[in-house]
Amino acid sequence: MQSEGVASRSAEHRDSTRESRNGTPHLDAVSLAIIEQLQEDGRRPYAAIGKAVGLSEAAVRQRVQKLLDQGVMQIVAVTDPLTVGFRRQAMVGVNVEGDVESIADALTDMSEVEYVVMTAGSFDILAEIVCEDDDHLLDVINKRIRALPGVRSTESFVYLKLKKQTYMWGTR
Amino acid sequence: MQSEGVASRSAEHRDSTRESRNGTPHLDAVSLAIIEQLQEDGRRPYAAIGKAVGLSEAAVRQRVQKLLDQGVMQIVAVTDPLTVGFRRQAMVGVNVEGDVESIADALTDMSEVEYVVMTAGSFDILAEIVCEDDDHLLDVINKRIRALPGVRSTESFVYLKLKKQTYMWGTR
DNA sequence: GCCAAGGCTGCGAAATCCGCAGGTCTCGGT
DNA sequence: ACCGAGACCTGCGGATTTCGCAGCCTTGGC
Repeated sequence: MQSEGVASRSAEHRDSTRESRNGTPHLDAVSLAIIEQLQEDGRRPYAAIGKAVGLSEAAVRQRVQKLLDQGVMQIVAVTDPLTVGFRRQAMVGVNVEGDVESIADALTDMSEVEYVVMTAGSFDILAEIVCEDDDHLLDVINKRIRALPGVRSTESFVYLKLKKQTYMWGTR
Repeated sequence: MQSEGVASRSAEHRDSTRESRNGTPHLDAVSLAIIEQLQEDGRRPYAAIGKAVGLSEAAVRQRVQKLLDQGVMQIVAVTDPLTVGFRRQAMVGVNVEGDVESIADALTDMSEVEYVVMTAGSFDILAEIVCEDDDHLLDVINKRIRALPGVRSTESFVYLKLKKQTYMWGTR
C-alpha cells in the first residue's frame, strides 16, 4: 500500500486533503479548524480538539498525523534565537539572473538558512539566516550566498530585536 | 544507561532562568537542550525529553511550563498560509524617522502583522503581514502602515512561494 | 451490483500527564 | 552561625491521554 509512486491516476475518492495541481493539498474546513486549535496550543489533547471541531478523538489523531506526514503543518517549539542567547540573525534580500527557483533551492540546502521565500518586488528572494557569530554571518553571506552562480546582488538586514512572532492566522 | 545528560551539577548556580537587565531570561544548558528536543517534535513526551537531557519527567514538565509562562518559547503548529489556501502574504520594509521602537510597537498591535523585527540596514523594520486578499493587503500597507506618524517610506515584497521554514537552530 | 479505498467511531491497554509531598542546596537576614 | 524562604529536583499514585485495531459507512470505479 505504499504506492506513493507517480501513480497520479485520476482515481480520486473523496479526501479531506487531496492533491491539487502542484502537490499542495487542499484542506477542508475541519482540518483548518484542527490547525487553528494547534496554533493556539501545540500540545492540546486530541479529545479536546475533537470536542471543539466535532470529531472523535481517534479521527482527530488520524487527521493530525496525516497533516504532519504530508508536511502541511509541523508542531514545534519556536523561540527568538536572539533572546535565547548566542547567534546572529539577518534577513538577506537576493537578486537573481536566470532561474530563481534553483537559487532558492540552493539557499534551502544551507543549514544556516531557516526561511526562504520567493517574492515579487525589488528582491527575488528573501532568506533569513541564523549564525553563530559575526564571522559566521559574514562567511555565509559573502562566501556562500554571493558565490552562487546566478546571484546578481544581495542586501542584508541584521536583526537587532525581534518584536513579534505569532502563528495565528485564521484566529482573529 | 548513564544518561549522557547535559547537566553538570556543580558549577551552575541555581535558577535555570534568571533575568538580565532587559527582562530576557538567561537559559542554562539543560533548558537549551529541552528546547532543542521540542524543536524537533513539539509533542515529544516529557519522559523521553528527560531521558535525553538527564532529568526526571516531572522536572522537564516544570521547566517546560516555566519556559512557556515566561514567553521564552511557544509550542505551536506552523504552516505555510499560502499552502493552506486563502490569504496573501508580504514582507514590508519600513523606514522611520524618530522613534523606531514606537513604530514597531504600532505594527505589533496590528492583527494582520505576524512578524516584526527591528533591523540594521536600509530598512529600520521588517514586518511580515498575512491578509485575506489583495484588497486587504493593499489596505493594510497603504492605509494603516503608511499612515503611522513617523513612517517615512515602505517597500513591499509580496510572497510568491515559501520554500523553506524550519526551527532548528542549535541542532546541526 | 460489487469491490476497494478513505474516513469515522468505539473500545481496551499502555503510556503519559498531573499534582503533591518531601528532600537538597543556596542565599540572605537576624 | 542558625534558620527560613525560595528554587529545583525526585518519586509517587491517580486521572487523562495516546495508541492500535476491528468494524461500519460512504464514495466512486468497474
